[in-house]
Amino acid sequence: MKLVEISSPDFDLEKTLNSGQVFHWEKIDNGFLGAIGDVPACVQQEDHILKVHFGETRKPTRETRPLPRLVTHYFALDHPLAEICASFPDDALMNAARDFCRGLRIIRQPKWECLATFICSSMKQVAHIRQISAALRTRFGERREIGNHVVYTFPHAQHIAHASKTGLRECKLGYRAKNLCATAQLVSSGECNLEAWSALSDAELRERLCALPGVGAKIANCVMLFAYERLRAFPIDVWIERVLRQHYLPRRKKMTAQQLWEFSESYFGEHGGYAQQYLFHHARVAKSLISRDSSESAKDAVSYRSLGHRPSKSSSRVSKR
DNA sequence: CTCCAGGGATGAT
DNA sequence: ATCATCCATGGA
Repeated sequence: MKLVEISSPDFDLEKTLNSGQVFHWEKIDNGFLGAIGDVPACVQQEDHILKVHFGETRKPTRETRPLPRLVTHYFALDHPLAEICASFPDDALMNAARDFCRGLRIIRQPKWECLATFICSSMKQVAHIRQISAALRTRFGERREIGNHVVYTFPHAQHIAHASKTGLRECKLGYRAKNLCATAQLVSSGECNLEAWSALSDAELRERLCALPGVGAKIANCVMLFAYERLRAFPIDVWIERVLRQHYLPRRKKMTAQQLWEFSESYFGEHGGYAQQYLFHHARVAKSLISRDSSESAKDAVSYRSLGHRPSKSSSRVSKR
């Protein structure tokens, strides 16, 4: 078992793994047990040092990077976090979220693993998504040993594409089984080349993702943010929608989902996805600080009009966005 | 436009 | 212990 130690200033492992962007890491005593792609790993953080124990990889492995590079890349330790946080808008809630989420990074997940997991996430809460992820891994993934623990890699698209319906159903997927299977077939057949999509513009990538079964606007934005490094992508789930409507736009009760998204795109800027993740984690974990009663937060709200914005007239064309 | 699907965790009573 | 609520997509 190999051990890698990496300096990780400005990084909070626990917040990063528990902020709803990744669902397979399990807490064990001092660290987290899981896998980076196909490589089993146990990660613990002591102050500014990240200690990663690696289990056996099966040979030949698809992973070619040196192990320290693999860790740095996966946890995005190269993201300029200070600059990213400095680019957030300056308002009371954003500042509170930035302080609360210090060290939280948007990690770089394998594309298929991320896409498949978020297809399974629709209409589910974090605890459920974790169960589904674990079930898919133990049933269809490959078993790996690490120390005296066992982890399972995420099943490749080909494996899911050929899985039986009952097998998938037993993973608690419900109606999502059909979508996951259909998307797995598109991916494994080569009809949809997730790696090649890296070259697409944000708009084109979003369009391609939304064309996949089980992928709508929210999930497409999650995959863009967590697997394609599109740090501007701004997923709007119920938590973020509540934050937007209650805190940022309390006077504009009639805004459509499309208008909320357009506001967020312009207001939160080039690292909007990071801002979203900070607001999301802050809202979920420190929810007592956020009033459920919209009237109380009105004084802190940002005026949409002050940004020089008008509701878009061209917003009537696309349904999946 | 509305309604519905499937289901375990979570929180309220 | 029972009950309501949470959740995003797509099809009727």
